[in-house]
Amino acid sequence: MCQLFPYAEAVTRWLDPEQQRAWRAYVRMQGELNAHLSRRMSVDSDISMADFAVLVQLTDTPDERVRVLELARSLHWEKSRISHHVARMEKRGLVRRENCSSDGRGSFVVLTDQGRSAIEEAAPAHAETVHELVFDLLTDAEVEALGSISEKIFTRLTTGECAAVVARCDADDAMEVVPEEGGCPEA
Amino acid sequence: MCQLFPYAEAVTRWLDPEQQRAWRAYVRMQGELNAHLSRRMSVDSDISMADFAVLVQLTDTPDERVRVLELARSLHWEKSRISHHVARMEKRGLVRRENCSSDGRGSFVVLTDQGRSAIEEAAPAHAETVHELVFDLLTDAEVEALGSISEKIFTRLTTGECAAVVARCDADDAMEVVPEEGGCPEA
DNA sequence: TCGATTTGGTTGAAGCGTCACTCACCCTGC
DNA sequence: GCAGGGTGAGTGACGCTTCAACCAAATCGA
Repeated sequence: MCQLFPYAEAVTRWLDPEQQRAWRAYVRMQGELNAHLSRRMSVDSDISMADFAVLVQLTDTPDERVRVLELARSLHWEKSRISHHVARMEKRGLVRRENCSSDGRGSFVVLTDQGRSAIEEAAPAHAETVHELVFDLLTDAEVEALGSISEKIFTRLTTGECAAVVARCDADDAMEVVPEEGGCPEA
Repeated sequence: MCQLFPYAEAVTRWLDPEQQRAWRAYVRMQGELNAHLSRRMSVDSDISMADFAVLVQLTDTPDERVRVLELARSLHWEKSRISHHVARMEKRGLVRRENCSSDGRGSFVVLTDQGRSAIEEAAPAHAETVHELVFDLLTDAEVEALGSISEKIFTRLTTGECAAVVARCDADDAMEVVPEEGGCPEA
């Protein structure tokens, strides 16, 4: 019923040359950019991109404390990842756990002074890095294009049948929150 | 000489609102897209994105064998990563190592039959996924924009002082080779 | 009210990536 | 020749991520 070529999908939709070019460029760029951002972050400060993401969430909250699951949802992380990561950050003194009085199962992640000074030290350098590696190179039109392309794809990935594919904490309200990277943490 | 605020860099260049929007969108999209691609790849076939990348390199070579360091360079991976990864792939029968007769230090990674059928099975589904998640959503102009934006950033990252920051195998001729992802592995 | 299910969160094991180190081999100058 | 340095490759340890299993508190249904 299905020989080796062609495959089950009667006809395979390969990428055409322009798509190939764009896709290869994107894949390489994205890998490289991630590597550079992580490297710069851990050179300039003493935290990782993941630490930074968690700390941003905390500093964005008025009383600098967030429920674990809420953290998972806004970062689009699995809850076990949050749990492990917070455990490691706690060991390094960047955050602290606290029980939730209104829900016996729940717990809060709370920013410590050390955590606050860590992100205050890291954020400006990170913003500068993002400028150097990305925005200094792009025209206004390209920035706009990057944003709208990314939004299109992101929306596709987080709505409809796609959303269910990934076993993360169902990121219900995802589009709302998530200030995430690159933002000035306060002020 | 340097108070806590402002930092050493006299004035921090934060991102302006449009940049913020674009950057957050990009970061979220990229994370989500990676997750979905990996997931789909390991659901549809029995290999990971990393396996796929290695196998593509091998199938792109006439005699389906590549020197380890060459593999590292074209994938922009650290050589220890290649070494570990090839060891795991070898354990699963996807590739095989062979000594290099002309250089006693060197060794080849060779595609096995099992490896070839693994990528032949995976490639069409992967191409289809890339269409579904990316290209079906974009106009021709956006595809072009994605490509040129990515190329600009990638070039920035792999030339000049930036290139040295990352401790990969100095990807000298990087821009040449690297057929990488999404390509139809043969034919 | 009591059992069943859902929800918030943790844990342990296993795969992956990086770092620092090592080893073997090659090449050059002397 | 051979000492020194460079290069191709592997290794072990450690941190990160995922997966599956688990636990306890909360909620739902009858």
